[in-house]
Amino acid sequence: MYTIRDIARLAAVSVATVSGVLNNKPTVKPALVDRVKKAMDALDYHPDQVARSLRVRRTCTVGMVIADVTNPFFTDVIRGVEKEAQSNGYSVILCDSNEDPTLERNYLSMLFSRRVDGVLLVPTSSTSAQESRIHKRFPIVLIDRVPLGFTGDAIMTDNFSAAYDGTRHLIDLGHRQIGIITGHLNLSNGLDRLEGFRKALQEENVALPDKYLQQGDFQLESGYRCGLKLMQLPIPPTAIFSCNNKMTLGLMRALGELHVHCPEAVSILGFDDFEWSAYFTPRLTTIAQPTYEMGRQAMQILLRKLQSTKNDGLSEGSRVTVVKLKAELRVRDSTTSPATRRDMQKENAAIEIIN
Amino acid sequence: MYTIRDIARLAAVSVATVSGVLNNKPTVKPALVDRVKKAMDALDYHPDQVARSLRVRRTCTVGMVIADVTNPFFTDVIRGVEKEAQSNGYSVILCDSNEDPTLERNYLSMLFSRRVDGVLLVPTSSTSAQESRIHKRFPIVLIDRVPLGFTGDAIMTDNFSAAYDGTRHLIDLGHRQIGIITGHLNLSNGLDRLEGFRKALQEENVALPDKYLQQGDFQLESGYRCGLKLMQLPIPPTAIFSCNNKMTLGLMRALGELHVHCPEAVSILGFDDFEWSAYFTPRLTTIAQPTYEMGRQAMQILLRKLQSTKNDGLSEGSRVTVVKLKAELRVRDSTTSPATRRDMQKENAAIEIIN
DNA sequence: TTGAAAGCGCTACCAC
DNA sequence: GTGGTAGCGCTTTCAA
Repeated sequence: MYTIRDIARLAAVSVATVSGVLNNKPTVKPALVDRVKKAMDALDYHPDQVARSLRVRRTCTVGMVIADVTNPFFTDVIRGVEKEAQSNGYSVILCDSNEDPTLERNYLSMLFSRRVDGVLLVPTSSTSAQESRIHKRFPIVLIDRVPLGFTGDAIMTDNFSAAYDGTRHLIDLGHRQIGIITGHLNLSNGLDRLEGFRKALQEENVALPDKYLQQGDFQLESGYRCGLKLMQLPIPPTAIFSCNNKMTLGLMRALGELHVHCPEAVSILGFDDFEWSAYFTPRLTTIAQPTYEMGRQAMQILLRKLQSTKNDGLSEGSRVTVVKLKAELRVRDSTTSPATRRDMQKENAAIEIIN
Repeated sequence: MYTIRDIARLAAVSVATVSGVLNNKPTVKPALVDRVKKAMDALDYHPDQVARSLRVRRTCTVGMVIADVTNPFFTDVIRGVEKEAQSNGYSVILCDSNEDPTLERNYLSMLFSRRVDGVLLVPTSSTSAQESRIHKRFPIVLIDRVPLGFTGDAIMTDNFSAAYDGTRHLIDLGHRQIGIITGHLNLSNGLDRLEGFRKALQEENVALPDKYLQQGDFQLESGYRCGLKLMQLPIPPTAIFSCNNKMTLGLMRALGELHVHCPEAVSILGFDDFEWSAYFTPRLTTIAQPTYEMGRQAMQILLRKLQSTKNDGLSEGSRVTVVKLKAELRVRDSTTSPATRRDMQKENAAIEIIN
């Protein structure tokens, strides 16, 4: 492992000069630059970033704490973050909190010890992102969701509008009995989607019976459970709005087990699009979040904060950035008008008997 | 930002003592340990890992360079890696090479500069993992695949056996016209799967017409293209083995467009299982790789190397570890006997009856 | 324009 | 047991 002194010796200059060419200081004579670069090549020299970090008090590393690496929603976000980081000379340390507040807290401590310049965080429901102590450590940008009452930098989908638009789509198709499987309601994404849904219903005076509102937790299992409950009601809904991808999957399983056909017997609208959505039968109608873009912009916001923080320490005074990105409704085959479904139901019943 | 000196001053001890309690040196008197810990709590002190790293010449960080964060196969691997790293006090810097050898090379340089202790790498087809210079930098463990002729530490699925078993399943169902959509053949995973497929065919004297072998590149688009080609043949295969998840998706799209039904018209066997496999219609028969386990063990192998390397520098002498994990065939609904679909084909029907 | 030297926060050696 | 201190590889001031 060679050091800057080895290069200096080989190039017959001082360490300061080597450092100068490493940092593209324009004051170094071209002839020396050449000699130094040759020496570096000869020894396959790569300057030690950790020594550099210690000296300049900056690691060019950010931490990213997410809730589930396995969820395609987050992996798209990661890709956006990683791309943007990479092209700005930053590295990202990936941490998977698995929705566990304790793990989240531990990761945040670890990242602090590692002196990351900033953190991107998908907060768990009882997140430490609400403690002022955490914000004293490093700049933080929240992604996807914020705890209720949180004030700080964040980027997310405009969940209210997205849910509103999706629900309007169901209403416009003629549905009046619409069920919803919600997420956690103490996090903005869960709550805002429910509120957008409610708003659309109220505007058209569509009632929302208690039983049509099933509270899930964004996990597959809860989608399954809520799906069973909804479809086993005396009067099941003619359409269901499922508030994230995993729950939609659970819901589909429930439908399968109950032999309830979609969209003939019930229309399904899912939040979150993913690569495979178009390969389900029926092809899923979804609300697509701009995931990659969310990751990219999250990193940009953080970079901007780092820039402005550079000299003044953690500048409490800087303005808070909150970005809400528009989602896109992708209408495919899992939503249809409820009128057509009654006829189909009869057909299916007949077929069922024949079988 | 407090330093070890602040703690020393507050606890009225020397920095050496503080360092002692930080590193659980048993020689420090309990009374002092207490005082020091109190001081740390009071100041929310977290020791600076970058200073520590510089001193001990170890960062407790590993780099992970993968080909596509967006592919569920890799995200499961990541989760295994991250979990194992976390519980051993290691952090992982995530890099997405996007299957680009140049990016891979850049990431490897960057990781070297950051003085990561080791690297987990999913190599691109013309990977720098074959250059001895790279191996001089840090220990590397390859994941999922190795370039042809590579000798070094690696962990992957036993692709040959897995493909062999899967193909046997198709043959046992009565298929004699079996197509394959392969991956890159200059990487072990692509080649081994083809070879396992071939072996099973040869054992039963099943011919493999040239046209039944379509070479893809593990991307969705190639699965689509190859699928179209296969099913538009004068005599299309009665079963297709698709060598990874993305290509299977492309294949499904091709079938949809051609209005070819699965499994009635053609059986599909896909390599790679994923959470949604059971939600397709039909439910996909797949070969499931032990992804999480692969990540976990990859990290374990690397940790073991780090352990043995600790003192002796990069010990060229240490033995090479190559692990091949067993895959699991998950038979669902996309594969079925060809007899049921072609009543007119007497040969197959006869075979079916004999079976 | 170049070089000598101090010092970032920590560990580890050595003296007490 | 505890403390003083050199030094990890780099940047940056200051003097030449």
